[in-house]
Amino acid sequence: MRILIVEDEPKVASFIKKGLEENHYDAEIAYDGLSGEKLARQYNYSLFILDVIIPGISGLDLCRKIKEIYPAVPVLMLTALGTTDDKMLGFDAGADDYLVKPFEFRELLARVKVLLKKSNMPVTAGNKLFFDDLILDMDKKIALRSGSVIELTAKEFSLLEYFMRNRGRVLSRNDIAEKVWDAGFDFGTNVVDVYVNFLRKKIDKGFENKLIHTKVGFGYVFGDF
Amino acid sequence: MRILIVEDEPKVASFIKKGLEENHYDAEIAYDGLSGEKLARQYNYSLFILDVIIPGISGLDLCRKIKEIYPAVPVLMLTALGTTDDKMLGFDAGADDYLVKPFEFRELLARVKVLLKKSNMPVTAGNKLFFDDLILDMDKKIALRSGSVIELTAKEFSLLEYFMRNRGRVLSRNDIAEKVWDAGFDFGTNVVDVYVNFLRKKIDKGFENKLIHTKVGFGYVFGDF
DNA sequence: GTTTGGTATAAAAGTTCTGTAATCACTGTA
DNA sequence: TACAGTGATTACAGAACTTTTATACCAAAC
Repeated sequence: MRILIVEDEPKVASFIKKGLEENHYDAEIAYDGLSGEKLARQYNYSLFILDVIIPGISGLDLCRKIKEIYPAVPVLMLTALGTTDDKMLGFDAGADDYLVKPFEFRELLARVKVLLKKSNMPVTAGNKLFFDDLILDMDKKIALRSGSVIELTAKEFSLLEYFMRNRGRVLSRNDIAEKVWDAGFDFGTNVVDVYVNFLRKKIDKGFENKLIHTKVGFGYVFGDF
Repeated sequence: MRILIVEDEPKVASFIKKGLEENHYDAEIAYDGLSGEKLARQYNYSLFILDVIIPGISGLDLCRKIKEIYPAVPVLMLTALGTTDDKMLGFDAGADDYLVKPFEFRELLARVKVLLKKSNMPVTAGNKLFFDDLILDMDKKIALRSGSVIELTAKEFSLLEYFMRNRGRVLSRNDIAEKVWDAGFDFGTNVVDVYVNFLRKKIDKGFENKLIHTKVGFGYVFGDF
């Protein structure tokens, strides 16, 4: 169970982290909104604990962004502001629970447990593959890069799925043809190249860090460099 | 959305009931633990709001009993006692959220909404499925779009039900054929397409926002766009 | 400067989807 | 048992979209 804490006061942050770790959760800290967002996009957390007032983007905006990417992952908002209006803003942003500082750790823990229990139960299997800011949504059959939707055809989709499931490995045209097309694929065609080209246009074009790389003489690799 | 309120102070109880009804929930009141339990066993509620201190069995015990019968139905505890110890007891009893009196109604409403959203992704109230301005009435076996009645045949009805219970997911013709027709469906036919077409004519024709969408090469999705 | 491996694009071939119409199956009524 | 009425299924033509093929172009390596 991996939990991300976004909180700028180091004391509070490490107090929560320690407490959670004592209860056998993996906790990580981000001290501002931007690095929080980056971490959120990079790893699969089971829960987010967000302070409302943090440097960079606000906790509320961060909450909204997180809910866009992972609607099923619970978010607990944390703040010194205890008026009902503040709470309403939190819930409007999609938060699942709201805790006012100062709080006792065991109440936080109790709420964390409840939130995790629920998100584990449901049928809504988060059927998604992640890599960096790219998400492949197996339910909706779309990809998302940095939050924007990318429509894919059936072949493009299954090619990207194969890439993402074999990240970091160089895949020969043969490997790809066998898995995405058919075993015993009639060679003497360049469908694979053409489709890699289609995919690049859709998921890499216009982005700084390319995800599909060519290994001349070998094939293609999906991943960072 | 049927909600049971177990609360012995008539003023508070009807204050909550009224507020919920204004927000289109069906709310019922039980004034003590025993009748609360009886009602809980008798009907299918989507949410329980329990005061901790009620005549008969205590709110905590009632919560435990409810969680035994319906582990997936959320419980919101309500009480005048605001110490962390009290809250811990509530969570130990299986409560999903805890609100301290006095509270503002809109905070209660926000928490109710969050709890319901999580537990019943397919928003089901009583015997109805809702989506946007479309209602599928499981008792009357009819649909309503923007208030006007739509008659459906048995197959159309079960197809629409399957769609509404799987909103947002792309469903392949195979998925649909297996669930709405039979497992091990004889393929080489286009019944699914034809029925999707029938449904579209009945529920989407003439409306701005279509609810059934085609994902070429994958299947169909029900939902907004 | 030729060769090799890869990229890009457009046109051809092939699938999948829509919408209608015809056929088949069932139910209740006379 | 025949008949009408309704619902369920099949068949098919035309449209929309996807996949494949073919080919020209480019860049680095020999």
